Amino acid sequence: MPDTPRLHVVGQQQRPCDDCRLRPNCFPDHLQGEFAHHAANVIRPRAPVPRGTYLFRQGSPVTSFFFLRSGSAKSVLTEGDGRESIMSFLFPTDLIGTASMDQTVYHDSVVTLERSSFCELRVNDLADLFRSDPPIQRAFLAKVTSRILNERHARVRLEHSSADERMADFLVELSDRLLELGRDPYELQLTMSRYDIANYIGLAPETVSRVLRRFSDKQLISVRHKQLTIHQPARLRKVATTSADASAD
Amino acid sequence: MPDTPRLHVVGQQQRPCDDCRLRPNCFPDHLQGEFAHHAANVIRPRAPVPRGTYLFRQGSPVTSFFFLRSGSAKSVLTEGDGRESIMSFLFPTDLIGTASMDQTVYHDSVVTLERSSFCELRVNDLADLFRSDPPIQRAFLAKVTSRILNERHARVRLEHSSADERMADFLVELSDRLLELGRDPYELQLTMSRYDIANYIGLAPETVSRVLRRFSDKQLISVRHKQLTIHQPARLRKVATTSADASAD
DNA sequence: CGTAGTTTTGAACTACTTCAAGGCGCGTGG
DNA sequence: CCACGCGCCTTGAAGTAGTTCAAAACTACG
Repeated sequence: MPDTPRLHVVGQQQRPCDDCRLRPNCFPDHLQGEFAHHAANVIRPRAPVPRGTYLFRQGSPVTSFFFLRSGSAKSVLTEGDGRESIMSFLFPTDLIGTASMDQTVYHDSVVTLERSSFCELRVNDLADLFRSDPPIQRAFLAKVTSRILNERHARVRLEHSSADERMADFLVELSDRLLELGRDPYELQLTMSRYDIANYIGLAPETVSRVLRRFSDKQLISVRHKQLTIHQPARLRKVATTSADASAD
Repeated sequence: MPDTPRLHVVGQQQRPCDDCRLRPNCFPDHLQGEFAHHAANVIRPRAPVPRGTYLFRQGSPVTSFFFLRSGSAKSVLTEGDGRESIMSFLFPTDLIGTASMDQTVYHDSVVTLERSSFCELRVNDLADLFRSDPPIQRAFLAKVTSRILNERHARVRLEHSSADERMADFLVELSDRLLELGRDPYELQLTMSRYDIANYIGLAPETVSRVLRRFSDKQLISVRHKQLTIHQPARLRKVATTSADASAD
C-alpha cells in the first residue's frame, strides 16, 4: 500500500474532517464552512483494521454508515443458495452502506481487501446531521446516486459486453478512481484476487487470466503479481467501449 | 389493461392520497395519519398518458419524481455509444426517478409501455415534505433502497444464471409484483416487447422466444401473444433459483 | 386486405466455460 | 534464514450454451 493517505489515529478529535487529506473529495460541495462544524459532532474516525475485516455482515441490523479513508474493500451479496456476488469495490471517499439506506438490516457484507481505515457515521446521528444541515442531505443523496449509477454501469457492462470489453472497462474504472484521488492513474494495485475480479465482471477466473495475458501481449498493459501498469490508456479505453479490439499491432 | 385501479382524474383535489386504491402499498408505514395531510400539499395526481410517453429523458434537468399509479413503464439507460439498456420495468406504487436522487439531471429515460397514470412530486417540494414530516424521509430512502436491491438482483441474475434461470426469475419477479398489488399473480400481461425482455435479462430476443417455448412445452406456462399464464408456479420458482431444470416430465 | 413490425423457427458458428494439470508466490515453521 | 506446503494463478484442450444470420409466420393496424 504505497501512497495511501497517512492516517491520523485520534481518540477524541474535535474536528475530524479539518485535517483530512480526502476532504476535497469526500463531500466536495459541503465540507466547506458550516458543514465541518456539524459533521465534526457525528463523523468519527476509527483506528485502522487489518485485511479481511468485516465492517458489517449481510442480515445484521444497521448501526452505522462508513466512509472509507484509506485502503480498499469489497461489497459482497450472498444469495439464498449460497452463491456470492461482488457488487462493488470500495475506495477512499466512498460512502459504505448505500444499499442499506432503509436502515433496517444490512443487505450486503463489506470486507476489507487490505489494511484500511474508516470514518463512522452512526444511523442515530444521521437524522441529527440532516436536521442541523439540510444541504448535507442532498450531498448524501448524491453519494447514493453515484453508487447507483456505478452499479448500473456494472450491470450494463455485463449485459452487452465481451470479455475484453469487460476487463478493459474494469481497469479504466479503477484508473479513473485513482485519478480522482490524485494518485497515479496508471499504476494499479489489484488488492482483490483474480476470483474477485472474475466474479465482479461476470467471467470465469481463467478467462480473466487469459484476457490479461492478451492485453499484455498487445502491450496495452503489463502485469506482475498484483501490480498492473497501463501503458496505452487511450487504446485500453477504446477496447472498453468499442468491442472492436485495437487489433494485434 | 384489465384490473388496473380506476383513476380519478382530478383538477385540484384536496387530499389526493385519501381515496387512492394503492394507498396501502404506496407508503405503507406513512400514509396513515399525518402523512396524508402533508403529502396532500405536494403529491399531485396527473391525467393519464398514452403508450410511448416519456416522463423524462436522460440528460434533462430533474424537475420531478413520480409514483406510477396505473399502467407500466420502462427505465432506459442510453450509453455513450448509443446502445440502450433497460434498467427496470415499473409498476404501480413504484417511485420513479430513484437513479436521479442527486437532483441534477435525469440519468435515465422513462417511457410508458401502455396507457398509464402517475402522481407527481416536484423536487422543489421534496425538501418541504421532508421538513414537515421527517419520518417520510426514511420511507423515501426505503423506496430508494428497494430499487437498489431490485437492480442488484437483476445484476446477479445476469452474472451467474443460465437463460432458463433468467427467464424464470423474470417471470417470478413479475408474478410477485402482481401479488403485491392484489391481482392474480398467474396472469401476466407482458406489456413490454420481447426485445425489451431480452434486453432486460441480457439475452438475444431469439433466445427469449426459445426459452418461452421450452417452458410452454414443459407445461410450466402457456403464452398467447402478450398474455402469459403460469401453470406451475412452484416449479417455475425452482427453475429460477436452481439451474437444475425440472426435467421434461 | 395489405403492409410493416414483431415474433418464431432453423442452422451454423463462436466465445466463453469447464475440466485438468502445472507453476509460482507467499507465509509458516523448522 | 531457508525449505516446505498450500493456495492462487496460469495455461491447455475439449465441450456447450447462447449468438448470429436468415427467413418464414403471425399480429396488428390502417
